[in-house]
Amino acid sequence: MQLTKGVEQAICIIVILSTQDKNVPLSSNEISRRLEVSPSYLKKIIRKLVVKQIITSVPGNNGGLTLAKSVDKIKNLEIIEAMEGPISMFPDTGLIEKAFKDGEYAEKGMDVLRRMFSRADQLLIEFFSSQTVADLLKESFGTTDIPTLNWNTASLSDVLREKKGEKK
Amino acid sequence: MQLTKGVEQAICIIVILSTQDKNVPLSSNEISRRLEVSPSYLKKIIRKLVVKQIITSVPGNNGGLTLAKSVDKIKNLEIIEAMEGPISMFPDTGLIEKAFKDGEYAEKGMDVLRRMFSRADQLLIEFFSSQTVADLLKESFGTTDIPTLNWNTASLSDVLREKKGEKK
DNA sequence: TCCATTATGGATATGTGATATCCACATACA
DNA sequence: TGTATGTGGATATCACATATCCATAATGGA
Repeated sequence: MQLTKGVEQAICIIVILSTQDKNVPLSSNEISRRLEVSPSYLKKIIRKLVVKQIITSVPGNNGGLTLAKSVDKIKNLEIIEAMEGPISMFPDTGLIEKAFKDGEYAEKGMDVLRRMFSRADQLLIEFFSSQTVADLLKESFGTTDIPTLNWNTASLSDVLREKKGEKK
Repeated sequence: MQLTKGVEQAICIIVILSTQDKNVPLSSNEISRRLEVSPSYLKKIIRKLVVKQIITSVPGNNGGLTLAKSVDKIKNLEIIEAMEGPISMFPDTGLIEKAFKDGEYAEKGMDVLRRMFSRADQLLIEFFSSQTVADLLKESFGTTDIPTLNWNTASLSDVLREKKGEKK
């Protein structure tokens, strides 16, 4: 019972974008370099987040990605469901119905397990929707404003400022 | 984020055994017939439950399976962990560390996600350990004493009684 | 208009783990 | 001794996550 790697990857993408100047899109290739994941694969992850309007994409020259909303508006549940669909713990194959094939218990038997697990689903939904990405950052770093300087490579915005001859 | 089918299968096995006379072992082949799962596969599922001392197995002629304890002593968490190991939602690949490769945030960054998800794990552990198989049966059927008669085939105990010339 | 850069989305390969089956063997009882 | 059973290892199959590539469209700048 594990979340997919995709959830971890998605969160990392969002955390990286959270350090990015909103006016300067970051290319998915740059993110792929930082996370050491292949560009083509990363784009697939990103598309799921774009569809759910968690991040915004602009194609073309000087295009790229920005967060569609601030980190305190992005619920952790959103990210999980963007990657995996609705939370549903129970792999309902109808096996329990075979156990109660005949007799008065047949119809009720179908609900035994579903009921318990949908309650567990609800528990997780409440838990993950009560927190945002901002909460994660704040709890770990004491701030949601992580300077771009800490990245291992110069940020795209730095590069662009330099191209334009601006100083930081 | 789903439990494996094995959990569903394990619960069905336990529910079937709960209707069985404790003194008359039920063969895994009979369970496999009822659930329409191959005998050899079902034995593998069963072995996991035997190792965790949830069910008891007796080899040899007239051997078979019985519950190692009553259904009100079998926590649902036990079953899940017997099949899947300890509950752990987060597929920790260390990706977040690549995002925070350098700088003061590197060490703290490692904990961002782990902390949240271990709290989610704890939530599930508490939920599933607060319930037993008896609770499931009681909630759905109003009783934990489901008569063997409702099975689609005659139970092994009936067959054995007949062999011995006993009447029900 | 042309070029470079970027996202889009389909096709496809790879890998991993769940699912499933079979077989040789040990055990128990009649 | 024979039959019925569980044990445990080897292995096959399948689903799905993971990963890559390629053709295409979109965008901005020269």
